[in-house]
Amino acid sequence: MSVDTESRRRRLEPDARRGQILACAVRLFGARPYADVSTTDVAREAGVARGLINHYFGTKKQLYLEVVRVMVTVPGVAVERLPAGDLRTRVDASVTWFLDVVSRHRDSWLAAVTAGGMGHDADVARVLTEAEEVAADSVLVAVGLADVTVRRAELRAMIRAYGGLATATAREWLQRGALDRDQVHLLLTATLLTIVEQVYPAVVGPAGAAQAGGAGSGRCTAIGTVSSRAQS
Amino acid sequence: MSVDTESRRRRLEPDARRGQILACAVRLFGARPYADVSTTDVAREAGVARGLINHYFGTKKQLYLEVVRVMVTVPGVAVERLPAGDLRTRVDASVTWFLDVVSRHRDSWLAAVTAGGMGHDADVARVLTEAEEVAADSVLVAVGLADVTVRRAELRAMIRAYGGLATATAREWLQRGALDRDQVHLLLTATLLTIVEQVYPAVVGPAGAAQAGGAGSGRCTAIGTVSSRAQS
DNA sequence: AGGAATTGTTGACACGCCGCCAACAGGGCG
DNA sequence: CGCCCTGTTGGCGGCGTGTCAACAATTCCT
Repeated sequence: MSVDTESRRRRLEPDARRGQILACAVRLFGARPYADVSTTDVAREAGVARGLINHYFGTKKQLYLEVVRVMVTVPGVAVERLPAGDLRTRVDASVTWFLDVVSRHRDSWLAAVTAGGMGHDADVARVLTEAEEVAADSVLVAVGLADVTVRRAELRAMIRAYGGLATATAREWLQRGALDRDQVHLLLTATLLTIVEQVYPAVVGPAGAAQAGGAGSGRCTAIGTVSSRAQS
Repeated sequence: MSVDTESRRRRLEPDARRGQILACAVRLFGARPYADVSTTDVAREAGVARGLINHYFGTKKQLYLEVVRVMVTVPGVAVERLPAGDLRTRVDASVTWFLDVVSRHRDSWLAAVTAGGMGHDADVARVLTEAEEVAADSVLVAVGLADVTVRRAELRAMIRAYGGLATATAREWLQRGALDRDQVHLLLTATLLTIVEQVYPAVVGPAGAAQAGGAGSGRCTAIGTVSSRAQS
């Protein structure tokens, strides 16, 4: 355990060093609350002078922002090839995919969703919101409603809200163990079907037409359409 | 704006002083993230020496704990008298009640749910969990499933998860304005009905019996029963 | 190869915040 | 009035954070 097992002062390329520090920060912030992690801790973990953290990330809060961004971005690898079938089939596949991803990245995912953010910081909220947006889009293409334009804003809002249910339900499974995977699957499938088959049509239907129906009062016949779009 | 508009050093009873400081802390922590609020700020806001905060609350984190407790407790005033009718009627009334409460305490409620907690602190998580528990119980009695014992743990878990949906949906309404009240009402009513009428029966049904069905394999006939229990 | 230029990296300084504690003073009691 | 009880204060020591000039590991040039 001599001092210079690795030369005590090695020069790395900016990206490499930045990435190394960020990785350590992710580990620490994922295990302890914001205020309990000092930049000194991060520096020690990375075997680096504390000042270097400020050099690369500016302030502690900016570092935390990067950490949150990484945490919420990792799980969203990409929407795998999704089967073409009727709505029920696609919803089922989507939920299965979600549960796979969530259980695979279990630890980091739990850390991410639990890290709602140190109180409510505007920037953190922005990052989280963007992540929700991406997640909602994934669900839309997976279910085959990506090209719907009728009440798109409301539809997306409902899907975002559904994301809240998915998160809470998955936590009941992975964190509490109060539900098993099959039960979670059943719950998420049934509720998503309800939203898409009942709630959304009702919103776009007669009630919606009386409120602001301008672009089109067409029924939601597009629900059966499977989007051929892939995700970046 | 003279210094001694109020005698600069007034003696209050412990409860009064504690309450005053706590109120100021709630206001400040409700407006800015944890790390951005110093005990000095709270002290200045309360017109009090900083040391007094430590005297009453011990540490800054303990003060924050109290703040979170207040925030999540305020909205849960009590479950009003709920009408006895069929399931759909009671669900409808419950959702209406929820939306009333949420829109009434709008600001404090938003602050509370957004304040997920500074990262993930164990104690903060405990307070939040207890609040979820209480909320879930409220829903159970309101819907008339308070006395169900069959798969009680799973049922409660599903209701807790539904709380995540309710929160997210209400935020889409109050914070984003992406949904209006009627749409939120529709969504929450339909999903809760789905969970109670479809998901829960399916869980307690044949699939459940094969897993651990011991106490009773009886169907969910208790769903129609209205609980006569009131809440504290 | 040797020296200069480049730039990743360090250590220390100043400032602010937090927890603690001895001293101070408001208000009731004999 | 003077005493005691206790709410309240102010300052001390320690720690965490942001900044900056100096340092040294590589690279490039001659």
